[in-house]
Amino acid sequence: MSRAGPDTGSARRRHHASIFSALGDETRLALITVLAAGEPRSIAQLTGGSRMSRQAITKHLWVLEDAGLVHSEPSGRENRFAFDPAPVHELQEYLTRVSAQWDQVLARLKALVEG
Amino acid sequence: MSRAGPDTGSARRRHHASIFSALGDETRLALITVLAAGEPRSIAQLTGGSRMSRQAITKHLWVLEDAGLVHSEPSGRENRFAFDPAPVHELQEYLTRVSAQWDQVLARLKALVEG
DNA sequence: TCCTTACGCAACCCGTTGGTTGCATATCAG
DNA sequence: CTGATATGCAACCAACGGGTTGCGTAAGGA
Repeated sequence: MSRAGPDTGSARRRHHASIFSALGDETRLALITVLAAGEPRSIAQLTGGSRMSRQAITKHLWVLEDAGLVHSEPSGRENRFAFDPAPVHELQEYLTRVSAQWDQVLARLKALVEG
Repeated sequence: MSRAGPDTGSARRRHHASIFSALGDETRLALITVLAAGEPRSIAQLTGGSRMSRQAITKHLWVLEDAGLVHSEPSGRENRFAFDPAPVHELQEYLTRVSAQWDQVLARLKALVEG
């Protein structure tokens, strides 16, 4: 699960697809929603209220962390996770760009039809 | 691959997660980019230039169609696929809402610290 | 110190996915 | 009509993903 290297190139290129697929899971989407709405939370806290095992939640958090949507701050014996908004803004911009392209296409077609 | 029912509830609720995961694949992301930037294209057209088999591309297009990001218009012996912008706007709004929540959190924390 | 809590690691299970190939069918061109 | 083109369908396969369980260990509290 890529728990390996310290991610040397800290400002490495992040693929949009990986961020999308990180959000493409109901559980992770719920986790993001919780973390974006509240303060940093420990794994145990995030597991409570879920019917899933702690390990399952932990794996999801790692996926979110690998996607850069979240970061962890170890504190004593617990590990608190906090939301990281940068990739979200990036996605927002990407989606804006895509729909803008589509608007241009529509405009071209309209101009073509109206001759 | 859910090629079954005529999707009775045509305006059915679509989960964000499914749209995200539809975009969470490099190939599908590329297809969306092409379709959002140009006119509707047939499967053969979309397959040309790719090293993948036609069937692979076809399956990806069906996934995109199930997610509502694309729709197909059969025309003669070919099947043209066109971009569908609605879900993209929906995602945009969702991301905006999430980051807005986070901004509120930051504001609360700031107020708390500055007492 | 002793017990409990919060983790990380590893192995394992099984359904889903991404991809391929082969074949049948409908449409278009000559 | 005949051949080529554009698809759809089905079977099959390897790899990945989401989940679970068991175990070892570090940090806190009584």
